[in-house]
Amino acid sequence: MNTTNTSAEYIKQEKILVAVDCIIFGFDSESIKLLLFKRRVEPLKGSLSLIGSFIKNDLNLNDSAKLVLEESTGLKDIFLKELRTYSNLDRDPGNRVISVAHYALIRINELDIKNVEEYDAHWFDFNDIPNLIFDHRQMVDDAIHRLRDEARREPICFKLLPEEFTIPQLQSIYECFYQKNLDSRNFRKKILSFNILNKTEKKDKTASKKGAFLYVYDKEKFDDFIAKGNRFQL
Amino acid sequence: MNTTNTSAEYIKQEKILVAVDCIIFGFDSESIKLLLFKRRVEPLKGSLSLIGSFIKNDLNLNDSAKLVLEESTGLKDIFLKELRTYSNLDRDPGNRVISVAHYALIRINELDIKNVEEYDAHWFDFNDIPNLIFDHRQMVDDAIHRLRDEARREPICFKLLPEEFTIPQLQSIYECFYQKNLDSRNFRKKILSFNILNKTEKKDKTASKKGAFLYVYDKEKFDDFIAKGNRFQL
DNA sequence: GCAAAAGTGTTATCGCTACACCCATGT
DNA sequence: ACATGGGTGTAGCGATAACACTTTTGC
Repeated sequence: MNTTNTSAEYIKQEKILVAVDCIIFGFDSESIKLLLFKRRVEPLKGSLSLIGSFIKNDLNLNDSAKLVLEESTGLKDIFLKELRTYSNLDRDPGNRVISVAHYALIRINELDIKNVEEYDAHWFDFNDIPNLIFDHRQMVDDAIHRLRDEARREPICFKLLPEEFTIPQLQSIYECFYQKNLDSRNFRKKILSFNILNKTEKKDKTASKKGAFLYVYDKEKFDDFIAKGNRFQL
Repeated sequence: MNTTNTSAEYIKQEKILVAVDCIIFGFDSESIKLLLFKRRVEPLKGSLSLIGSFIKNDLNLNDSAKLVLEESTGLKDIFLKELRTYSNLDRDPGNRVISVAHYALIRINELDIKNVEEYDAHWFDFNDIPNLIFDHRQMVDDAIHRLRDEARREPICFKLLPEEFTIPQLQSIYECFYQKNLDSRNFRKKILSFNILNKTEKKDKTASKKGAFLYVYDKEKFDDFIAKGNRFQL
């Protein structure tokens, strides 16, 4: 920062409350879901909202968001990215609070159900979001938009699936995002052509009698793919 | 936000200094440039840095950044977007300050030179950035990366050119971003195929004896283009 | 008249789209 | 035996990439 402020003015600056809010996405083989929480403090106790917290004095924003996620889901090492800031003067009816929204992708199957209950958390279809407090609806809309965009050109959908997943499962995430059916031959051909998945010998039979082969995402192969000048694009 | 904090804890939260910093891009027909400022307050007086300021009590982050831009360049209605937050505990040697970086695209030809001098501002080639204070170098790198990405799929390069510009000028911006020469026949064909430019009868003769026709970006046509399901991709 | 940039078309290749049937298995 | 989802190949089309020469004009 470089400014017309003198050093003396440094201390005159008004300090502000800073919070993080997390938009948590999951996928349950039917649809993209969002984890929302029943608020247990006033104001607006009982309303639905994103999970969040004021930032800690000894943590940066990303780590603060990570902490929120760990507490509310019981999960570590979650895919987490900053979305954007929300800083309108009237966004919180009480104090002036600016919030930095983060979005997270979790594997629903790894979610600790005890934590979720303790926090009064519930999954909602991302196409059917209920009313939320403050500007949380805006955050959700922005996050969905961002995610849809990012899924097209970054290999992030794997973060929503178990380590081992089938091609049809993967396809169905993309079908959710794009809201249209994809041709399974073309989809399979495309994703496999990138050479970033390892096929296992195992099959998943939860979705069909025949069973579908399980694959694992290989980050090394992906880095190779990019290093060769290719672009991930679905 | 929704948290384990009780209402009582609301007021116990530590408040924080919040700033905005601006990465200002320009294009001078040779190269992408960055506007950097000689710092006039301690600490690190005399060092180069981005322009920034603490946020105003009565403005949100975006408006605070806009104000910084107006003051330092004399320009209004600048293309301005949030990049991301920077919140490491040790990023400012004095107080704890979090900064929200914004990037801006301006038309160098519209820049008010008086303002620039008053602020001790200088243009630097984006491939040859000098040392900057704090984490400003990181901000610059992140902004360049973002801009390169965004230029590929959003029609933002026009914000770096005069209202009326030539196809070769436009091409040369992309050549800067991608660091490689493009085939002029293919480039022209592609950009014109989008049907988002209006050709004028005027010619620009600053770059050649023959002169090149001037074009104007047409936002309506672009919206049309998108509405028809197309994607801008260069 | 020459140097320097603007402007223009065609061909070959590659990638994408569209499309239909057999396979494996649990019930 | 049948219902259900998994898995495979090809042909046509459209988009991209590679390529060289003519035009205009200031000097």
